[in-house]
Amino acid sequence: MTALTISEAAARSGLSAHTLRYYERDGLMLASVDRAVSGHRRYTDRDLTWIEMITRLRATGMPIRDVRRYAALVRAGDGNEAERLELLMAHRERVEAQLAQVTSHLRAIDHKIGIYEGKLDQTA
Amino acid sequence: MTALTISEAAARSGLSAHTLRYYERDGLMLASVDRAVSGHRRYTDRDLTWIEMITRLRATGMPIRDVRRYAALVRAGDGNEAERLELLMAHRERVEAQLAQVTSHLRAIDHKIGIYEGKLDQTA
DNA sequence: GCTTGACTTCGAGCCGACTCGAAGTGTGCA
DNA sequence: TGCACACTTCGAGTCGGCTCGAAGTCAAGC
Repeated sequence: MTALTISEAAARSGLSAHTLRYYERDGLMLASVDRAVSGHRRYTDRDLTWIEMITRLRATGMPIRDVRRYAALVRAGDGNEAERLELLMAHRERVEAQLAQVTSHLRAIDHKIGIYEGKLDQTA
Repeated sequence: MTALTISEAAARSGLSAHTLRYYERDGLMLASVDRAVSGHRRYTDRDLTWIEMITRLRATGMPIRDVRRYAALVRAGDGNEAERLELLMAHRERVEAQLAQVTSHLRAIDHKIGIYEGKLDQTA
């Protein structure tokens, strides 16, 4: 339960302090982050774990509004697991389709690279 | 050498006519698209092939400015193949890194999905 | 010849996701 | 006690990539 300052949380999460505040005010956190008496934010392990989840969702292309929806479900507590599952599974499908598409485009680009390599081999 | 109107080119490429015009004015095409006497654009097979390449680069996350750089190299003609190769290979590296990252995040999300499935199995 | 709808240019608007800056308050150390 | 620097809120600014709309021209069918 080490409570981190925002800059420490930023360092650990790889996000900027600006972004952490932005995520919070945009409703992406499970609850408002704790405050020291001074009003400064104090991030708990639970916060960091959740931020990691946000990061995974964002890094796989989930829009902020969907992360917010997911956060709202988790915040609402037990009873909506089916809905959360649905959201995550729909996301997985999209990511997998996306991966397949990118991979196929990459293969075509690789083919092009092969052509340039062949050309340069001849002239070199 | 069927010369297509912009809406036909849009339909074939999957881009909007707006986007095709935008790409052209932003310097992404190899040359200005041919015009009918009326001033209307006429897309050749060569244009469509190039648009397909743009689409591959964009779909794999290459920024517009890099596509523009690549287009400029191709436009410049023979002699800069090494530079084109370098650009494409750098892009490939980034895309592969990105794919690996997304895949790993996706595995973590999958794990979460598994947990929800387990929970719902019990209660169902 | 007339109408309907596609085309043109141009600049402006929009959207998502940050990113920044101002103005003020708090903290830790010499 | 004074200093430097981290933190706060708030709204505004930025950036990339389109997306749209106005105002005007052109083409194809009746």
